[in-house]
Amino acid sequence: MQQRDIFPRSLQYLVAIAEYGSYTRAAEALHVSQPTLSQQIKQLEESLQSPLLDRSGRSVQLTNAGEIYLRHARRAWGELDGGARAIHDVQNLSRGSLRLGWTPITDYLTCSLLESFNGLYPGININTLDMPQDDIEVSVAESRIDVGIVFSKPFSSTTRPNEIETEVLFEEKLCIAVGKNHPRAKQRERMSAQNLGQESLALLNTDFALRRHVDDYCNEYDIEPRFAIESNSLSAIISLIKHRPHATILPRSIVKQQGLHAINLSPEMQRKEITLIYRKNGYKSPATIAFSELAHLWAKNELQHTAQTQ
Amino acid sequence: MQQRDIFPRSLQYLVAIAEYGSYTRAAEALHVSQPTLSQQIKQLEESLQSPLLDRSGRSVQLTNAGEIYLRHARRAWGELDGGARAIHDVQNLSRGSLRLGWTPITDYLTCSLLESFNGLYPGININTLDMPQDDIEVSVAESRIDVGIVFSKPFSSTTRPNEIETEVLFEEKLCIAVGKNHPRAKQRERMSAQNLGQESLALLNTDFALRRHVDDYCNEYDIEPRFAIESNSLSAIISLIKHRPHATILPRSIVKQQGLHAINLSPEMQRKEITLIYRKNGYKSPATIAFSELAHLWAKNELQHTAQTQ
DNA sequence: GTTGTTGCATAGTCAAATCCTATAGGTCTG
DNA sequence: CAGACCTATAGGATTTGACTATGCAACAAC
Repeated sequence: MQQRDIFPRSLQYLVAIAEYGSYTRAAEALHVSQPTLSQQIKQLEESLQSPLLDRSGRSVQLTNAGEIYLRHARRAWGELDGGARAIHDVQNLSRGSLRLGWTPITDYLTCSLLESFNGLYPGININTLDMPQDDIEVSVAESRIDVGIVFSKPFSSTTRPNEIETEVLFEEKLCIAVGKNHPRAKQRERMSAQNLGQESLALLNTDFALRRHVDDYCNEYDIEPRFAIESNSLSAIISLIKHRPHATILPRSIVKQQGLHAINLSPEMQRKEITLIYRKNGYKSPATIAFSELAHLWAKNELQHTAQTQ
Repeated sequence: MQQRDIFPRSLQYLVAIAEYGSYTRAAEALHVSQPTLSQQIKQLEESLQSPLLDRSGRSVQLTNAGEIYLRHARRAWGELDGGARAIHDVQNLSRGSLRLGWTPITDYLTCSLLESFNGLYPGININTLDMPQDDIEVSVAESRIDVGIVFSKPFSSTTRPNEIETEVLFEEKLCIAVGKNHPRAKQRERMSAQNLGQESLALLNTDFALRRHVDDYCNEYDIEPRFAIESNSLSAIISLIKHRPHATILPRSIVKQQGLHAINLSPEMQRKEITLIYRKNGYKSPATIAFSELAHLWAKNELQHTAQTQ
C-alpha cells in the first residue's frame, strides 16, 4: 500500500488505464479525476517521446510502444514492491545478515550461542571473523562488523573509550589447564604463581589480550614463564595440551568443555568478562538486536549451568 | 536522460548516496542541495517504515534493510530504463508487431510484399489472419488488426464508409483460369459470358467478395454458373484447377504466377483494386506506417513488372 | 578540554508540479 | 441529427520539492 506512493503516479495510471481500457473507468478506480490521467499520460508520453495509448477508438488501447513499455513498468513496480516486502523480512528476521567478530577464546566460549541463533533465525546470514580483540574493537568502531564478542576488561587501551558500547554477558575465571597425561592431571589443590614459572606453557601469541593478561600476571609476581608453543590458533594449543605435557591458561568453562584438567592459581588471576561490543550510537540492525537479546538469555542459562558443575 | 525524470527522485538519491557514502558528496554530484537529500531519504524511510541509511558514523552506510532495498531499486530503475530503450527500438522498427488481415486472394497477390517487409524489418513480429473481406473490415474498425489488404471496390456495403480509410495499391483484371490439361488450355481469344455458363467452376464460397462479384456478373448477364467446387481455401481451388478440367476466376497476376492459362472474358469483369485499409483516424504504429510505405513502393514495382509481361 | 571543521538535520520560504472543477471538442448510438 | 459518452484543455487551489540559513553532533587538532 505504501509502495503505491513510491512508484511513479504516471506509471500507476498507465497500468490502470491499460487494465480498464478507459481513462474514465481508471480514474474512478484510482479515486482521481479523469483530467489528471489525461495530463499525466500526456507528460509520460512526452518524456518517452512516443505515444503509449491509442485514444482514437471507442475503447482506449495500448499502442505498440505502450504495450512494450507497460511490461517494463509492471516489472519495475514488482521490483519495488518486492523490495518493500524484503525490508519487512529483514525486520521479521526472516532475512538479513550479521557480521560478528570474536577472538579464539570467545569463539570457543560462545559457539553454542551462535548455533542457537542460527537455529532460531535460519534466514540470517552469519559472517564470523576470528581476530585479536584490538582488531575487533577497531572493526566495530568502523562499522565493518555489527557486534564483537570479547574477553577482557571492558576497555582496551588502544581504543578511545566512547567509540564503543559494551554489554557484559558473564564473568569467567582463568585457570591452568593440563591434559589427562600431564604430571599434574590429578592435582586438586591450587598452584602457586611460582610453580607456574616451572611449567612448560602453550599460549596464544602476544597479539591476543589473554596472552598479554598472562604476561602482566607473570610480571606482577616476578615469574619468567617458559613458552613451549606460541600460536594464534587456540584449537592447535588445545590439541597440543591434550597430548603433550604442556600447560596453558584458559577460562574455566573451556577447560571443562574440552575435557581437560583445571588447576586453580593462587593468587587467582583477575577475572575477565565475556562482553558484547557495539559501535557507540551506531545503527543496530534487527539481526544485531536479536543477537544481543539472545546472547543475554543464553548467558543467563550458561551461568546456571556453570554454577551447577563448578 | 529522460528516464531520470520518470524514476522516482527519492530512489535516485538513495542510489547516489549509497554510491558516494555521503549526503554532501551525492548532493554535489546530483546538483541539488544537501537538505533535499535529507528530506527525501527521510520520506522514503517513512514510506518503507524502516531506516535505510546509517548516518551515525563518519561515512554514511546502508543498513541491512537499505542494502536489500537498494538492490530492488536498482533493478526497477534498470527496467524503466530498458523500457525507454525498447520504445526507441519500436520507433527504429527493430522491434514491434504488425497484425495484418487479408483474404485468400490478397494473400496470393501480396505475399511477396510480406516477404520483403520481413526481410527489411526482421525484428517485427508479423501476425497475419486470412479471412473474408467483411471480417477484415470489422477487425480493422475495431482495431483488432493494424491493416487489411482487400481486393474489391473501395467500400463494402456492410461497413459504414467513414470508419475506414483506404489506400489503393494497384488495379487487377479478373480473368478465367484453367489448368494446362483443360480443353481451353490453348485458347487465346476472349470467352463470352454465355460460354462461362458452360464451364464447370471451382470458386471461393459466398463469404468472399470475389465470389459475390462473380455472382453479380452472372446475374447481370443472366448466366446460371455450374459450380463443381466451393471452398474457402484458394490453395485448394488452385491445386484442383491444375489437375482437373475445371475453371475458376482469378486476378490475372495470380493466374500467371501459378502457371495457369488465362482467358479474358467478354465483356470484361469490373476491375478491382488491391487496397490497404486502416481504421479511420486510428493510431498507426511505426510498423504499420513502414508497412504502408513499403506496400506503395512494392506496388509500383509490381505494376512495372506486370506491364512488361502482360 | 577546548576549538575548529565537517556533515547531516531542521525550519522557513518559494517555485513548480499535481490535482481539482468546469467546459470544450470528439466519437459513437439511436 | 440529437443525446450520451469519453477524452482534452483551461484555470485555479493544493501539495510537493528544492533552496537558504541555521542548528547540532561527531571528529580532529591543539
